[in-house]
Amino acid sequence: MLAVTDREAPRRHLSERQAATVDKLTSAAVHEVRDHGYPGLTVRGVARRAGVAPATAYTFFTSKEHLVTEVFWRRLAALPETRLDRRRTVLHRVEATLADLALLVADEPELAAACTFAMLAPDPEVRVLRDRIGAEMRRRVEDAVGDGADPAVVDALDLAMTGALVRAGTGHLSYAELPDRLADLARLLLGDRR
Amino acid sequence: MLAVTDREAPRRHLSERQAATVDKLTSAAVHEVRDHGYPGLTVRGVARRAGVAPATAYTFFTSKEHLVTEVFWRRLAALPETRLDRRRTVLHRVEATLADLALLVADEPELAAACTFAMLAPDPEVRVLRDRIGAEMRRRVEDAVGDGADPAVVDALDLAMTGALVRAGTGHLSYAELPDRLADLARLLLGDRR
DNA sequence: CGACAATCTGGACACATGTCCAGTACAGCG
DNA sequence: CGCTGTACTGGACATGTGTCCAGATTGTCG
Repeated sequence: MLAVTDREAPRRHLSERQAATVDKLTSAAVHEVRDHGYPGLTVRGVARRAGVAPATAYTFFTSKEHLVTEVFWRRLAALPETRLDRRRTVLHRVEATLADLALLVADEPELAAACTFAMLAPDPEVRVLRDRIGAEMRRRVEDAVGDGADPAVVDALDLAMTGALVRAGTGHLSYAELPDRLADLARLLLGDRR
Repeated sequence: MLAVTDREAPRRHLSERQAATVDKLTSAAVHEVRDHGYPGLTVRGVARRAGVAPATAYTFFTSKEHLVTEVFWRRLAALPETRLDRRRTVLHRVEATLADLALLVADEPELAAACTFAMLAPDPEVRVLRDRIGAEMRRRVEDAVGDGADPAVVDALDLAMTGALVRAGTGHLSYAELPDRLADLARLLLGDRR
């Protein structure tokens, strides 16, 4: 798990004071989405809620997509590493890992939809985060599969995971059924391998 | 394959004249994306290019996302049914189908990225199209797998297909490698089943 | 032809976006 | 304590968004 103390900057290196501002902004964003939905989310609204001038918000985030993507990244970074019991099957570990990832934003559908959309924005800042998020997810899946990993299997799990999150984020699938769906998938891909 | 003569309306039933206007708009949108990229795409710009007043464009499309999603839907609807040779293996048919779907917008990366993003927009009009697109893709996959289809396999292929399109649309994967990636995936899922 | 209905126009509206910059507040240091 | 630099402010700017509607244009049919 990535340490929260990383104080990783959305755009550059941050002082303590700036980090606090960014925290206020990301958490205000979450509340704004909860209250007004994603379409009702505006950078200025978030700034107001965070008690900060709009220009300040734009100092750290280029767009609301960037802001929301940062929220998702923070949640992922804060998600505890899945406990991987090496005595149990690969399948079991993969199931657990995928379920953890799938449920990251499951409790807030509005937020989930927002993240799903925002993360795909054609904005360079968003792209950086998107890549980072993708890499982190893949790392976790690789970890779960373990050393003997068939790269094709990891690729497949990775693609399916992306697909699953998108489907859930757009309402095709409910988050509640995601873990089962992903477990089925993992079973098919991993066969009955140890 | 859905007949082009369906004259299916983006919003309601269209007269011939309106259908012509919509055609002008969708094709203008493609050219605008080509020339100015997705961020440079504006509804008013598209309207200008189509030789139509902005208000007219808004009569048919609620947003640029709606417009771009319609472009994708039209391409999908116009994509000839994959020739499914029943004498060959399921795997072979699935590979061919997935490859066809994957390459829908492959020749224009800007457009592909635009569609990927636009299709996920939290706009009711877009949602309708998204559902339709999802259903059509699934139908094609089901057709390829054939009657003895294990629903879990179809689900898995469907999720992975979504994931693959997203990854390609965001530049994580190149469209060139998509068919191979999907073929690997299909092989894993279908095993060596007939 | 002439009239009616469907369609498109043009421009105004209120609001959001993202950028910019001169000016203010404030923390930390000598 | 006063200086200095960093961080934030407030408001203006140009542009885009989506909606509205009175009026012009077009096609169709009696």
